Amino acid sequence: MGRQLTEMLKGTLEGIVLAILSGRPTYGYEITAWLRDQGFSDIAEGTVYALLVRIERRGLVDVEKVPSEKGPPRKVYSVNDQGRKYLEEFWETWSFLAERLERLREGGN
Amino acid sequence: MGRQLTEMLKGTLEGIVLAILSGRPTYGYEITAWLRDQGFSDIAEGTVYALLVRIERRGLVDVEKVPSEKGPPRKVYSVNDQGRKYLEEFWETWSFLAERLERLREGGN
DNA sequence: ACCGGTACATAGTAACGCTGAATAGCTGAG
DNA sequence: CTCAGCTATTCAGCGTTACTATGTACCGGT
Repeated sequence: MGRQLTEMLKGTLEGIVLAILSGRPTYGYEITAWLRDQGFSDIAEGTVYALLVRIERRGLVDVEKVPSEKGPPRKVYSVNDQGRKYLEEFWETWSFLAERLERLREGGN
Repeated sequence: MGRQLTEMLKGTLEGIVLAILSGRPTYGYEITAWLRDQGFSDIAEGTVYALLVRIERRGLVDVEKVPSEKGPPRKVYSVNDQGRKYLEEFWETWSFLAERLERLREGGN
């Protein structure tokens, strides 16, 4: 998709990752793979890891180091209470924006 | 709403403004007022003007200076062909993202 | 003369995602 | 054993975007 999607992801990618983690705890590499699977083909690896560091620093997730069968140990992230609260706010904000955009698309101005 | 909305607007505000303009040509001050009306209460004037300059520089809109009854002359913007094409892509990108987010919200992971 | 509403502009800042590269562990093919 | 290839994480530098804060300017009413 390109430039437009890149800009739209600012602010939403964070929510997307938190939503994934709220489903089940997982780690960066798998998140990246999942995103590519869903069609976010040009999301860079580095982007996801940077995001994970950020939400960890903000105290939205807990981390546990888990050895991997193949390759270096994984950092498995899970959403904590603060993260769940943040995610709830995210969905509210998203709904707010999505509603207004949908209204605009229907020519409601 | 705050920080989350600010980040989400990156990439969508441009589309919002183009969508407004595709409804009918108008000018910065009115766009700002309309946005505030729709609940985007903390969008700064400067943000809209900067955005308008940007999309003009990119050739997505045409501009016409129109004298105002009260105050300085208005710069009335209207979407041109290139802008319409860009707006179409915007809606596609938006749909792509909205679909995936909606799926995530339903716990589809 | 002054003030409030209309209207536009801009320099500086912070946040976020991308680019590109580096590091490191493990496994299987040759 | 060695090297390619997959797994897994990290980081510096960059471009784009919206916000803050401020400034300019025109007008009508008091």
